[in-house]
Amino acid sequence: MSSSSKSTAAPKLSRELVIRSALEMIDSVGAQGLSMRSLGQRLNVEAMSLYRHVHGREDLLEGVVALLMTDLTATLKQESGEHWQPFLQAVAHGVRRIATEHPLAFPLVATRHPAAPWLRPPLRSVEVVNTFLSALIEQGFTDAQAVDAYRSFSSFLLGQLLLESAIRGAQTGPVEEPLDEGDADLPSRDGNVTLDDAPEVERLRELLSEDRSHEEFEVSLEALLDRLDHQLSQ
Amino acid sequence: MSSSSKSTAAPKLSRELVIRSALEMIDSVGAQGLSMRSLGQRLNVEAMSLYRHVHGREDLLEGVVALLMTDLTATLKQESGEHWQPFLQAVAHGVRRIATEHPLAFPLVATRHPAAPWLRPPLRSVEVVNTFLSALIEQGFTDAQAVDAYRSFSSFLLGQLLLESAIRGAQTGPVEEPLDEGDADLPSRDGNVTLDDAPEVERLRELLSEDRSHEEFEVSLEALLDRLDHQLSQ
DNA sequence: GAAGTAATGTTTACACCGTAAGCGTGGAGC
DNA sequence: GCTCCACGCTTACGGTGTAAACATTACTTC
Repeated sequence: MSSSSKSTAAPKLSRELVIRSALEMIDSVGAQGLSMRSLGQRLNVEAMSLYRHVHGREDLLEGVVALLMTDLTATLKQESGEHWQPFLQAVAHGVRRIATEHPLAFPLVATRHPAAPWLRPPLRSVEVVNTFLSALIEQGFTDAQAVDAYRSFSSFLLGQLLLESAIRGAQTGPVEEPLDEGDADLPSRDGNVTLDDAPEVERLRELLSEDRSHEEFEVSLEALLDRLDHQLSQ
Repeated sequence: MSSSSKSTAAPKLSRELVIRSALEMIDSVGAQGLSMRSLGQRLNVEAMSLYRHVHGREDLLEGVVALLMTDLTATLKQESGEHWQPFLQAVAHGVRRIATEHPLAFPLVATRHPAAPWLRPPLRSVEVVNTFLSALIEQGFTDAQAVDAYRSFSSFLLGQLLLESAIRGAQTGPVEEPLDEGDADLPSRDGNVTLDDAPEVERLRELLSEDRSHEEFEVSLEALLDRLDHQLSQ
């Protein structure tokens, strides 16, 4: 009986599988809840076995980020013939999809050091950036305008989506235990913020807690596109 | 001879000093390079001694963030009587100052989970947010408009400054050794990105490498203020 | 089929991390 | 002089990433 015919399955380790499992794990416990040992356990394997398929933890995380971006790369190329506005909308929604589907993993995409200093998160692969720039230049953007658009877009996506995934992630992910905090000892460790001397915040707390991420995103995106349009025609 | 009169100084440990030293350390080696033990060493003290003044690593980092924000709180209150546009500019420049002066520490301000779910980085203290909202409402913003402005501003600052500090931080901080990488083994670990099949990126590399953070920031800020102005008068 | 070889998982080990618990000591208040 | 306690130290435990040597399995080549 070959090992692959066991009913309880032993799906055969591979870089693909390792990275995919890592992503699942991050999705449920966050990136800092992922350790080589725990990932090994999930795959019924010793931690060191993973090193046959992955260069180390850093490489593993890099792989996860790459995995998250693969879909986008395809979509992007497909859409690159469109007029620049629908194209940029597709990019924006594509990245946002990643952020909302993987709120605990998105911080990786957003904050890991990119491979080259002229790449900016979250559009951090050479391939994606190349498609991005080509598409815009083909539509009449000058070099400088295209690069500017890349910058504005990066900053927009980063801010909007990092905030959004932080909120979504906090709802799902942390599993922080109550943290008894029995002692009244050192200062400034009150987990529950004091609303004294902050009447406006208290009054507007409900309004502040509303999740308007989606509308916000669309509105800001529209504003950004308008701004680019204006720059383009000036 | 009391210990405080030694020429080589033993500046007496305190929460203040511990946190301040932690910030210095982060400024030079990044938050990852800071460990309790190394911080202890810097202060000529065992790691465990730090726990007399700080609840643990998390609390320490929280303290560092708070320290970074103290100046801003003052500036902010001082400026809160101004018209909303100069006020918001002061806020923006205040936060940007933190980011540029502490590029390796800013990611903490930007990405740590805020104390309450309705606080958004990088404006993450109740006090700051209260001043922010009060100032705007006093100037004729409705509640909803003020909260919207808070959201837009957070997202703007987060995206712009996180990118900027990542770039600045990469120039100063990492000290990553060459990473010999002798073996031609596992796939996709080429630290130096391949520019094949990315002609546009290659052609625009120089343009992409330019650091236009400052202009970018000012322009985007202006655009955001215009947008708010427009919303306000509609 | 036998023998050699490459791939892949395991074991052991090391240096580092955060931190709980208990100990020692020196100086302040009486 | 005595007490007490704030503060720093020591020790210890369980966790981390990963280098290195080893075992095993599977596959090629005769």
